[in-house]
Amino acid sequence: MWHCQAVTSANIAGAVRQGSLRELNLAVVLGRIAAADRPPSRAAIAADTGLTRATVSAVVDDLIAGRLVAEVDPEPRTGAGRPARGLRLAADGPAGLGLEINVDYLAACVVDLTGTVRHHEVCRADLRPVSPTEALARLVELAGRARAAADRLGITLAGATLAVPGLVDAHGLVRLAPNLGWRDVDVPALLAGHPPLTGTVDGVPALTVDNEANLAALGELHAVPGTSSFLHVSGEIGIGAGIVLDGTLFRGARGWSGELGHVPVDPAGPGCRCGGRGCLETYAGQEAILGAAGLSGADLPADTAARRLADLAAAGDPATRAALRAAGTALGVAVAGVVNLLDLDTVVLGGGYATLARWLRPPVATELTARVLTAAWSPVSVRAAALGAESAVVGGAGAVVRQIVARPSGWLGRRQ
Amino acid sequence: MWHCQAVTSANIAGAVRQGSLRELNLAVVLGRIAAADRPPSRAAIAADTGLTRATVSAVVDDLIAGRLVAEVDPEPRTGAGRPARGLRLAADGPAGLGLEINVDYLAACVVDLTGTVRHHEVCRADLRPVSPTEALARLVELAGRARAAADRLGITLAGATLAVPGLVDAHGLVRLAPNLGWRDVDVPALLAGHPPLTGTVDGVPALTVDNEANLAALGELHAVPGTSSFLHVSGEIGIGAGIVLDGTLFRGARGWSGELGHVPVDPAGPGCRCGGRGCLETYAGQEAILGAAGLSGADLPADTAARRLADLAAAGDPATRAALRAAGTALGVAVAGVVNLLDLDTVVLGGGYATLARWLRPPVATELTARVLTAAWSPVSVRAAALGAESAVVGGAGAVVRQIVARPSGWLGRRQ
DNA sequence: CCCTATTTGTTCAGTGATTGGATTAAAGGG
DNA sequence: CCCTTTAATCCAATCACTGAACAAATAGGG
Repeated sequence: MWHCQAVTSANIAGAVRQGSLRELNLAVVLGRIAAADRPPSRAAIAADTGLTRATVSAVVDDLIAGRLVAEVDPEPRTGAGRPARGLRLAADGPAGLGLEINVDYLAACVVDLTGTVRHHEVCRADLRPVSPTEALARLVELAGRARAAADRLGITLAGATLAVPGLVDAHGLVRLAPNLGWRDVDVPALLAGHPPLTGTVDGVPALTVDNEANLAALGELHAVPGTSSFLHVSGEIGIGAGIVLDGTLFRGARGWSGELGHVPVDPAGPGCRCGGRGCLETYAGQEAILGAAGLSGADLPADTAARRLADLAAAGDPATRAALRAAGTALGVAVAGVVNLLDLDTVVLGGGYATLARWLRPPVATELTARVLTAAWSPVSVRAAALGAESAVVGGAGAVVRQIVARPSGWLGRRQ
Repeated sequence: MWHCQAVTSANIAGAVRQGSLRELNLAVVLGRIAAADRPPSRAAIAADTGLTRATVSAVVDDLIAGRLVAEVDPEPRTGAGRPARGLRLAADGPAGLGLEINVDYLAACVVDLTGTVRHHEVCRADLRPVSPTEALARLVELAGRARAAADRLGITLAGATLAVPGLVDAHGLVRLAPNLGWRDVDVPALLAGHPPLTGTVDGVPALTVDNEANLAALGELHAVPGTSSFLHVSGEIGIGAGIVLDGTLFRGARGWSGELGHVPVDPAGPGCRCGGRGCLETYAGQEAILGAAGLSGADLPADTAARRLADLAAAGDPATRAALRAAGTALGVAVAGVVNLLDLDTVVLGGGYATLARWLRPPVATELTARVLTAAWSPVSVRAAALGAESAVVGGAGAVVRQIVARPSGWLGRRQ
């Protein structure tokens, strides 16, 4: 967990001022506490990091004063010596608010510093016929209830992340969300007037908007310790991918990476709405699978569609099984290219694919074994997303708290 | 957005000791001097970085004492005030030795801190029938001459990088170099006994072995300022790719990224030696192009093959032109997938493709325009490699000096 | 020609954070 | 009960940056 241990200093290429020293060590020590599987002692952190025990004590004092870290009773331990006081992330410290707008549901959740989901609410509704303004109004309601829940739990929300199924630019403008029918929707502007989600708090925007597939990948990274590099494939109506490398989400030059749906699978294949031919989406997108299975699912909500297919496949429907096998093969071909190019060792099937993983996994794995160069001496593992459809909300909320863990000085210096 | 952007720091997860402050500021100041287009003054650096002039002066003194930076006469400047003394990278400081073993040549070059190539030697010979031991023996000769040249020029070699057309692991073991016929060749072990290329100097290995496509991409990054994110496609017998993002080479989870040649282009296409079907290599690899052009080029040295094709195409040979158009289309299809996935804005045609760029560029650009989602509002540029076939050697030598610029403390603390 | 404004680079006391050693705290073992 | 062991803290010393004052070098104006 908490692989995002990169030290994000205030000024990347900028100068390293005197205070940066403490700033960096706060991050280092907090990072160790977060990464440890059992509450470490100050002495253990000192031995681990190479810092002096004196320094670690001073740093930890700051962290405790800022409610980021709490002391726990010493573990029963064998051997002589004064027992250590364990350190762990505080459960009553800052928490993150995750929000999601998708085609057929709205969701909100609160995740605390330890990564625990403290509140979770999903509101099913077909959002396609609804205007962005109306959708965001409903979202604000959900966010209000989440905030009330956080108040009752005695935790403070430090920020919020909104997951959207589309291309988002650096300012929170949703350039294009085809399946929602959104185009150039300026979310921050539409939310002006809803204080908790507006403006900046100590220089950090109160709400960040991000692509759903990216956040889902972060959620998986968070939820499954051990894998720090993987490709998270999110199969909905479109097919998005989140690429995580060494615990860092890879966003591309302009932040629009992950368009796996339009990787060509067969240059002579059927035309795609993107203008190309034979894109993966025309083989393994939701509509393609539904069509091949003999269902005309244009009017089905996305989540329902995946479940319907899973039910039919489980019942042994041959057309559905064939459709899933074909989709899995196409997916495997496309993913094999990515794995060859990026040298990944794990592929996670998420979104709607998580529901269908039982039938998609075999053909995907077959193609990977056949096509990946390094598969012979280091096989590629394929698994379903652990969080399933909740990856994106939880990942968004988790991103907020992980940001704090990565740069605690921002939170500590907040109310000077 | 931009939550988890990686940060380049000397010690990512490590503790920040007291000396790290100076260590980091040495890197910051030297980085500014290296990045500036005209020699900046101490005062300009201070204003730029936010450091005090006093601090910058102290740091610069260290850099000058370590022969990394030199003062130059002030530029003729208008306006009042004491004239500034300009700072630039020292040309007589440490330099990098680049070495390359390829199918039909050996090469060595010396690049100084400023990025200038101070020595360059290419030795053409078909290396396929030669044993690894013999090939490395010849390489040592070349390296010796390069070292002698460096001595004459009064510069010290700080390290060496060897470019190899194959998969290399972290210890310099060449796992597989199919076109050389190498398999599990332990380069450092075979070079034991040749002092300048053996062992470690101050903890840094004297020789690093890396993939040719990776180093070529680094060379291009170095040579063409302005593009910091691109895909460098290196077309030889195999097709390798170097991915550069924000000025950083992307190596993949285990360092074996870039196998573009086995990205599937048509799942029903001809079988490939990798075991898959319809890999890019079977359409745009050198042998495929030669075959389509009606040449049986199995015995042609790689470089010669590209030149022969270029000559025939220039002469108007229709079969060759059609072959190149088909290869370019396949290349465009594969690259479009990569660009969609990683959100890149520049594609560089390198290696043998550099020679053929005039004919490959149009079909590649056509496919990209048709298939890349974001092409409509931000076109992808396609260009030939600036360094052509020398990218890899120069890139390897450049990697050595850039390593010093990125972490000058290693060089400064070398002979304490 | 001299004087002033202006910009550059250096010197020096001051401060913040880490260091290393000594000290106190809290157990277990003989 | 004393000694050993490990944990955490205290304190003087050190290192690097800060801020301000100062010296150096030049252009421009009277």
